[in-house]
Amino acid sequence: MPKSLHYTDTLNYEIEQVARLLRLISVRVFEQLEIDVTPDEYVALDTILCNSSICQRDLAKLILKDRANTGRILNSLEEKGFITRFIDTKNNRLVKKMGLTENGVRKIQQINKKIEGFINSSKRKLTDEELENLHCSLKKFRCNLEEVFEMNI
Amino acid sequence: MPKSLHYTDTLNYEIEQVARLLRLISVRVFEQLEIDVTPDEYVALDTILCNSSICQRDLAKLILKDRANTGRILNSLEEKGFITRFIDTKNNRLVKKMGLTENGVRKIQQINKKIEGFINSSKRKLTDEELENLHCSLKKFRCNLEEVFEMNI
DNA sequence: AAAAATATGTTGCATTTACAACAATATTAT
DNA sequence: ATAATATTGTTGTAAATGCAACATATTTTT
Repeated sequence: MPKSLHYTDTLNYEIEQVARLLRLISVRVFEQLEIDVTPDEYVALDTILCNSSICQRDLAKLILKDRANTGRILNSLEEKGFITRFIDTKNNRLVKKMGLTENGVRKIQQINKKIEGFINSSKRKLTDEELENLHCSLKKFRCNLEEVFEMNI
Repeated sequence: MPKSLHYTDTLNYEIEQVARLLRLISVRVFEQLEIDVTPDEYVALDTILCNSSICQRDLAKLILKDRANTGRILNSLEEKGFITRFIDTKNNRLVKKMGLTENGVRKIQQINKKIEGFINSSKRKLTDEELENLHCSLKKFRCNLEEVFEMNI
């Protein structure tokens, strides 16, 4: 097994580049399919869907944005009518929580249907087993990183 | 095998999040170790090192930035004295090429030494075989994406 | 009870980034 | 030859982003 001497041969490089490609492609796919939310907004919507009564800060942790940007994403989703926000308490503290509107739920389903083809085609070259292992290894890798990294959120 | 219903359970999500973490951590590590180039500049330096007499556009393709930002990264590296730039030709066209200065070469070696510990510790939870498979699968995945995606560079 | 610390969300800002437009030059088509 | 197209690099710009600072409110410490 040859030792990687250059950054372009490293795992970190490959992860970075795949992610950058994914991001660029996502933006384009969302535009071409005329999806009127950004990929980030979609992620937020979907994360709210499967984490009901979550507050902004906890959402920020899940979507790995800081509090400021999470707030701004939610502003946009609220303006577009896909979520509503309300004050609630968590550990006796006032927090802002949010819920999907009917339009929001419909929007997620609509997007899921629209991007299904793209998601599947992007996995063409990998077997189910490879995909499973890839996913699993990435989780371990992330777990490792999170131990080193104190999130400022 | 359960079908992923939510974005936060998907491979794409995991890749995005790992990459975001890596980027955030890289910036901090570079600051803490008092490395006076940015992670992106380091990537450019290292890529120039193993691709001598490359022109800006080809470098841009390798580091997956657009031409504009590649030019700006090179401006910074030139100001800092780690590279020199010169006009050359490629296919009878005038192009800007670049080479590392002695300081640039020393800087790469210095950085490699400084970040070695971090790189190794980030892989603690994975076996060599897992790392190998992870790297290999990501390459396939990227290959797939690049077929769908026409780079505007 | 007062002070310090913590949690949560917002605002401001400097940096990064991707894209579009442009300039200059070379190649290809007509 | 002339026009159209392609290649390469730079400049301008709007959007995204991460961080620091701030405002509030609550908890913990003294």
